Amino acid sequence: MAASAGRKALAVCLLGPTASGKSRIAMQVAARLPVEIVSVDSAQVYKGMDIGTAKPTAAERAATPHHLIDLVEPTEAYSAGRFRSDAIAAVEAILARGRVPLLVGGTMLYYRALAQGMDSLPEADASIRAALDAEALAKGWPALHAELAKVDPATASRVAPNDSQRIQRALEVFRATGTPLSTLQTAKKSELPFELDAFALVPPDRALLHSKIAERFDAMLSAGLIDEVEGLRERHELHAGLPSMRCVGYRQAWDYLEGAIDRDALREKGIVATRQLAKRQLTWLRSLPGLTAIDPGDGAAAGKIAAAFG
RNA sequence: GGCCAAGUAGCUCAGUCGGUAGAGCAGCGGAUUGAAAAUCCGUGUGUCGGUGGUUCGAUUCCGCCCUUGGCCA
Repeated sequence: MAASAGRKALAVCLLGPTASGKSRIAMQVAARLPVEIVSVDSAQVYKGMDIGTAKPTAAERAATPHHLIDLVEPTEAYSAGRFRSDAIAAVEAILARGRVPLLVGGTMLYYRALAQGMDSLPEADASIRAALDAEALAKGWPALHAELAKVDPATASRVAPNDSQRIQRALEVFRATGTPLSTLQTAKKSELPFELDAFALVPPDRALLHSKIAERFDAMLSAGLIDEVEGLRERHELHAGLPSMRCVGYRQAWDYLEGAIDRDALREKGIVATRQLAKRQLTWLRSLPGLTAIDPGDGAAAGKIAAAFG
């Protein structure tokens, strides 16, 4: 029960698209301040998925504590809701240690869930989802969209007839609670127990970003991405529909190991998927309010972030 | 050197029985509430290889040239 009149402790977040140099700058900040890093990354939560998710190296993790990495097995799913509570707990623990919390990542939905809060909604229900998948297979998603329109017209009107994931979620919530999703999505703006400042790393040159993406994907391949996926398949009961195996690079390596595509196609599709990811991330960054944009090429970038801590 | 085929959007190609052209992919823009590295929506002007000719009009027909494959020497 800290005095509400007092100034809250501060956490700073560094967001950016893939291959924009987030980790590099985070390490530079860590060289100036007693930083602990909180990952804002939906792929780095998976154990054993190291190469394709560009996890920090052992040396980096030894030099600076990293949190919210290696949380679940590739057979499991994580979620924005879990991220929000895990991130709040991690930041509070860092603050309690008298250290500096720096959130770093590229999963903007997670950031928004943290910064803006989430409505109180039921968690994913595997059996309802399985039932909906079966229905979709038989009738198609537009039919389920029509069904959604009957019970939750507000949600149906803003979700496309082919948006399988959102139709499924909306029907899942309705079946689980008997209440339309749109009714449950109301007040948000839940308060954070700390102040959160955010920076957005925005590469000014798209062509340059694209060439970095290609370079990095090639580096992942030569570092053994395919072997990593092969090993995961040996050790776990995986399938292509798992969130972990839908991650960029893993999905393409999976197709390659299944014999569906050759190695050239794996490389090409992997690079394309990474570019498309980066584009969506940049769209997020343009739409999120309150971010301070910085150029990754700015030599003073780390200094500006460090300065934000006051 | 001769013969044949192909040269159309960033890529792979379709097409125009002569009225200046369209798909897929890529790219670009957008949405985004417990799978989000996911899921979905929107977006197609390009000396139709070059140059002459025929024609009211040529990317389309004809000649020549260039390039790239293949075959023959």
